[in-house]
This record gives sequence, C-alpha cells and structure tokens, in this order.
Amino acid sequence: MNVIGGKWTFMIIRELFYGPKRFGEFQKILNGISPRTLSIRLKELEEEKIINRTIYSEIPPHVEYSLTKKGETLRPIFEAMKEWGNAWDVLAEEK
Amino acid sequence: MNVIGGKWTFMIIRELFYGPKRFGEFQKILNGISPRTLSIRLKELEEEKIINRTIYSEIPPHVEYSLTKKGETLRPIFEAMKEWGNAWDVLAEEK
DNA sequence: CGGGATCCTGCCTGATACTG
DNA sequence: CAGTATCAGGCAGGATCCCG
Repeated sequence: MNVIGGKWTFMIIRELFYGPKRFGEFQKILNGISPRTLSIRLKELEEEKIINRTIYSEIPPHVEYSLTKKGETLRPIFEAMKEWGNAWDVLAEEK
Repeated sequence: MNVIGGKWTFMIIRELFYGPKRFGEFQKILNGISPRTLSIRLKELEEEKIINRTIYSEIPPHVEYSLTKKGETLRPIFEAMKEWGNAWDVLAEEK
C-alpha cells in the first residue's frame, strides 16, 4: 500500500502498463491532477524503482516515463484488482 | 482502491482472513488505531458488504466481525500483494 | 514542454472522554 | 465491551505563477 496506495499512484502505474507516457499525457489522462502532485508522485515512484525517467535532450524537451522490471511485477496485483472490480462492478455501484 | 485503499482498511481485512475478530481485538492488533476510526472503517466495510457484523446479545456485549463472500474474493489480491511485498522486501527497505 | 516554488485548504485521523 | 461525541491538527492535494 505504501507503493500503490496514493490517490493517483495507482492510476499512474496502470497507464504505464499500456506503454511509456509523457508528463503532459498524464495531465490529460488523469483528469484534474495538478502538475505539483503529478511531479511528486512520479518522483516517488522513481525513487522506489517502479518507473524509469528517460530524458531526450531536444528542443522542445521530451521526458518519458516507463515501468522498470520491478514495476512490471506489479501487474499481477493490478490484474487481480481489475478482475475484482469487474466482478463486483464497483464503480457502477458508486451511484 | 476505494475499497481497500484506506490507511487501516487493508489491515482490517487482512486480519479477517485469519478468522472473525472482535472490536477490542482490532484495537490491540492494529496498534494505535483509535476507536473512532476503527468504528468508521468497520461501518464502511459493512456497507460495502465486505464484512458481516454479528451481535451476540449477552452481558457483556459481544460483537464479531467476519468476512462476507464478497470479502473472501479479495483474497487473491491480498495474496498477490503479499508475494510482491516478500519478493521486494518493501518494509525492510523503508530504512 | 516539463516541471519547481509558494500558498492555501479540506478531510482524514488521532486524542480523549463518555455511555448503553 | 463496544462503541459515540467532540475537538483539534497534519498532511496530501489543489491553484497559481514562473522558469530552463
């Protein structure tokens, strides 16, 4: 829970299972996340070796986030949670 | 995450995998949880049909919490998280 | 484009005391 | 024993502005 328990952390990682993402992409997909929070969460995940931060020195700047091997091993957990969510249709019950 | 994402919720459910528990037992096991918070979390889990609340009308009063079938289906998620925690020894790395 | 710095706020949570 | 009531605080998170 320390790793994936944050309000946004879960969604950030989930997006990365579909492939690398850029800072701006996260801002669009994670509707409403502030740059401050996104920045903090990404930094934390990087420190925990869950994601990689790759910088392409171009103009304009280009930074890409991707899952590390450690991050990839989280997939079974996400799959289990996804199945559970489907089985009980949690979101729909939220009214 | 809405279901198990709370600070204490995860631990409450985990304890219930080992069998029913009483209010007082949770207070001892979950070191430091306040009765207020415990009460709120238990009520939430009951509303979400994750746990059962069974009252034994005796003196002194006796209330027992146990997992519902829905709650039981969370087990694979907990197993997956447990394995991941063991594999990466998360707690030990916490300094 | 990808963030850092600052300021501010609400809600979650803890502490404590009390009751059926 | 199993909670509820009340009060107070901290910290995650949002809003905004700015810079390399």
